[in-house]
Amino acid sequence: MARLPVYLRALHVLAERGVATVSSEELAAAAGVNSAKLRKDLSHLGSYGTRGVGYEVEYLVYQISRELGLTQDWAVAIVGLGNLGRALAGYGGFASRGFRMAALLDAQPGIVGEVIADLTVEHIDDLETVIKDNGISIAVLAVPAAAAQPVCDRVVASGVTSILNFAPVVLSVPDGVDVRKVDLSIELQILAFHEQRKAGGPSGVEEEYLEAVEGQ
Amino acid sequence: MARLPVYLRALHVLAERGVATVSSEELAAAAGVNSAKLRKDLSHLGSYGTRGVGYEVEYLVYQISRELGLTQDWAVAIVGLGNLGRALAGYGGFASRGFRMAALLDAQPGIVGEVIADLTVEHIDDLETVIKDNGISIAVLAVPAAAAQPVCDRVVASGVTSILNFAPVVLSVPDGVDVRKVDLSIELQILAFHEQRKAGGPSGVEEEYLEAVEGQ
DNA sequence: TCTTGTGAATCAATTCACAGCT
DNA sequence: AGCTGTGAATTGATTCACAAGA
Repeated sequence: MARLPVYLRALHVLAERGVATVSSEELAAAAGVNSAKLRKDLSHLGSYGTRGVGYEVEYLVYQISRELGLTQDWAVAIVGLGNLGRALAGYGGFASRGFRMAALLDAQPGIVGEVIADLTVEHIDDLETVIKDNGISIAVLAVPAAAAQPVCDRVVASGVTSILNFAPVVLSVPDGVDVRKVDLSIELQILAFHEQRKAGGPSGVEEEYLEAVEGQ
Repeated sequence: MARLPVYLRALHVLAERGVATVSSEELAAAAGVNSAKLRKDLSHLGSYGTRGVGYEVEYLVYQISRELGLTQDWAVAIVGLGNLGRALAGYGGFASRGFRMAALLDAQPGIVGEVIADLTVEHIDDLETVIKDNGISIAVLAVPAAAAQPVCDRVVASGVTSILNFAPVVLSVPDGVDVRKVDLSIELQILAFHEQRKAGGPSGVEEEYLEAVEGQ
């Protein structure tokens, strides 16, 4: 379930504050969801609460971490070290529990060999070897749109089965490979849509299109 | 609808290739969705297809753009110019149709005054003035977790009603303000979850927790 | 008494399947 | 003949509301 990481974060905050026990109501508020939904989500992992009391924070942190697979260590590679790739390599959240930045790959001669966040950027020609040697199972693609599908094919052929894609392309992958997509301009477009709604919606007249076409 | 931007992107690709007309089946495949879903989504904006033929690419691009509010110009501010903020400022997709990077804001003396992507970074103390003077309606928050809620409150008080949040925090905002969240470590955690599923799921034994607790 | 865990009810999204138009 | 637009059917997610347990 895609909400477990949000609960986990809220629980970490509570744990840091020294809170030992939390009710579904409180945790739901912290995570920004309905309390019935939260209870249903948690009950799906097993019965880890105590009626009349709530959930023990530490224990729940462990159970959710285990469910998410964060009690083991995942080796991650970033492919593409432009602005975005660099930001990702330096991003603290990645290095946090459960993930290990294991390799950086790029195609540009000027970038290969550079040291970023304690790792030397390797040439993408060596992609297959690097992925196998480092036991990498998750690849982050921060490459240009045109390169995304070919690079994707290569990482999949090398054994990667989970991909986080920042390129604005719909990747096609074989069954059994998971792709998650983060598309910054799509996020902005969705905001623009809501923004426009607030302002009264599209004007809805045909002339506008004709004008726009004329104007070219 | 959150899928319109994806259709729009696919249509732009088709338009560049000189394709004049497309069927729901083809467009759905390009966007990675079911064709009935695509038709329902599009019919929701009006009746822009021709039975027996398909959709006219150019016309559909225009209609979706209008629906999304991309026929007008949105002024965007980025708050926080660490690694991620810089990557966003330089990201081409933002500057594309419909969006104008209008201001950059940060709190650190070393960063304020720097020129990034043709804009001078301004001090966050001037946030209210900068937002009002530039008519900014969308703010991108790339600040540390602890700063996110206070900054959010200030941009909202200044009139911003759409926020793209990269900080790992659940923001609370008044009704009428839209927040979209991009959380890189949550994306990785979701991938780890699926990755673990493929590997056989969590081992499900109590001892593991006890060991983990002992080990501290 | 307080809070979980969960059947039942509701609400929304997806898919099917085909009538109707070109 | 081919493809859209859309009722109807299905599937899934969310919420309600309360019985059962601490």
